[in-house]
Amino acid sequence: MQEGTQTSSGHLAETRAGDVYAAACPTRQLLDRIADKWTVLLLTTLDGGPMRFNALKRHVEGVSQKMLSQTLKQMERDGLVSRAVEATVPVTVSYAITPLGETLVEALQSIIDWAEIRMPAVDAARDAYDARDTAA
Amino acid sequence: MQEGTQTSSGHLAETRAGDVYAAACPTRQLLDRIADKWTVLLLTTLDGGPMRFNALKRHVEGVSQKMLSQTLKQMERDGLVSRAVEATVPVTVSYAITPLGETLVEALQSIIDWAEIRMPAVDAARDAYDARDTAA
DNA sequence: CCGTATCCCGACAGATACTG
DNA sequence: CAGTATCTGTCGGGATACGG
Repeated sequence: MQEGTQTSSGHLAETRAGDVYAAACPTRQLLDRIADKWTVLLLTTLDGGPMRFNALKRHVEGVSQKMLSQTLKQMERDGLVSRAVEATVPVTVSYAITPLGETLVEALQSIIDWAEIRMPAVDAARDAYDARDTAA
Repeated sequence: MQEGTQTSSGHLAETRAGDVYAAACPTRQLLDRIADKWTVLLLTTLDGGPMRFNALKRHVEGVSQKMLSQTLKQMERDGLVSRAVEATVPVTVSYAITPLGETLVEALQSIIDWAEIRMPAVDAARDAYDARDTAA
């Protein structure tokens, strides 16, 4: 997704804590995080065990080196994954999910389940909507 | 969730069923949807009861007419909200969450809970990371 | 009041090339 | 192998103005 950010406008000055509809609420922050296309994919991948940079790149198809590196760094900063460097001749780096990251995967599971169960309903709704639209 | 996803639908057949890391998995689609900054906010707002266009605009601070209209339309298409037009002289339109939408809010709740409980840990991790970074 | 259409900017993803 | 640097196109999304 594209994150708009109000940059120059600066009209989100007031940050009412506890109000989800204010921009600075923790929920909003988390949403921005998992909104990231790759974070969830990477996290669930690592939930299956540690993996090295290029292995991740191969596993999560479509991710560019840039995004992989960038996302991984962010996730490490957030304490969701850990980075282990092994000083071999060609440097070996592997990433692993942290306990904190695991709790997130667990929480994520409910919406993944939702997707599997309800997506057909969404598809149906979509088809109905489009049919109605076309007919008119 | 490494495997076994994509048991449902069968609607996007040609794209490597069962591979979450392929772009067309329902989970991916859902992620793209809730990745949208406004969908979750709107949905949780409507979970508190039906609301009219401008009321929503006022409630979800920072949303532009364009994004509001656009997001609402998409949500309606997906069957998450319903749109009711009342033919008064100045047209009156109100939006309400659907049963399907409510199931999503419910699923969403677990990550909202996660955010509230774990965000402090994430902040701490972030501070630690930044401190380490600055020190080095 | 409820939108839609248009313009425009800048954030972000992707490709490519280079380094330790 | 594991990244970083840069350059570029795309597109989300805000502001504005107009139609129903």
